[in-house]
Amino acid sequence: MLSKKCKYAIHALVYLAERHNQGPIHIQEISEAQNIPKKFLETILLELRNAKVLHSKKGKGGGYYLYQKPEEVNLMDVIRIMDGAIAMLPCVSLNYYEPCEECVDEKNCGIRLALIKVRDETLRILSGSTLKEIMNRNK
Amino acid sequence: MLSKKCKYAIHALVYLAERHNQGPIHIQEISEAQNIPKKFLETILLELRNAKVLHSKKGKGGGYYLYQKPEEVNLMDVIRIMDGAIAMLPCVSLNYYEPCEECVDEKNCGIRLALIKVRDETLRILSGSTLKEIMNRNK
DNA sequence: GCTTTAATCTATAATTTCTATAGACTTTAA
DNA sequence: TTAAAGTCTATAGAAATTATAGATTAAAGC
Repeated sequence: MLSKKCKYAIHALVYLAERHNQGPIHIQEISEAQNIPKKFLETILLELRNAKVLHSKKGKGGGYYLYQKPEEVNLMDVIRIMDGAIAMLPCVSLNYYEPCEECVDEKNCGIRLALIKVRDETLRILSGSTLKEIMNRNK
Repeated sequence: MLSKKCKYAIHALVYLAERHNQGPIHIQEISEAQNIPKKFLETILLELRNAKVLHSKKGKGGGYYLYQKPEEVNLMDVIRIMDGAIAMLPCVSLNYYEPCEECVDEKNCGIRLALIKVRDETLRILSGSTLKEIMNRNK
């Protein structure tokens, strides 16, 4: 399951994608429009900014906006930034790999081989799911 | 990520699958062989029993054994029993469905449509991953 | 420069979930 | 009758998630 934080992040990003090239949008507006606690949203947007998904501008007329085009931001990246590994086990993760303590022969672990298939299919679909696509489907 | 509980469950089940038709295996043995805290394993096996994945026999010479053949038990079922929903959002889950509070038009939610694809592929792979398959690959 | 607006940073509180354990009880075999 | 083993209820401990508070910094516009 995605965390609430990640879900909030996706909603905020889609909101910003829908307002791409309309200048900085401030937190307050996103918070109210998407019903996300403002303080919590702050930390979320900050993380997305540090991950170079968003840019920000301080002061009057400031706010957040997409760093890249909506078609260049996908769910795989966003989920990884917010929730970490996408794989079902650490030993299967590409970006957050960790070996299992008990594992004797990782290469021939039957559980692992099944979950690698799941990971690959999941990444394929999520990396193809961009903000633009999501936006266009929202009718 | 799968919970530790779920991971323990899978390991215990594979262990029992490898000893299918050898009579009841007691908790202590599984616990030691797979390095799972015994008391924690008790609750896990009990859940699997209540879900009709395992059978048990009390008293001397008792223990746990598979209810079905190793080729009839798959990871989809086990993960659902242990961790609940497999989908990435409740509104996408087949077995643990819940609507999103903020969602206006679920049918046309772009996020949801992407995650439905992930769910379907994940279920396809996990339901095809049986204890027998895992066992045979462990070499 | 001063004021206002809005993001940034650090800290921590509150809540929930996950992991693990304790102990009394029940069933069965020998 | 005794020992072995699962069953049940309760709860403790740890970790992660969700959320908030308050002080600070930066920019815009007068």
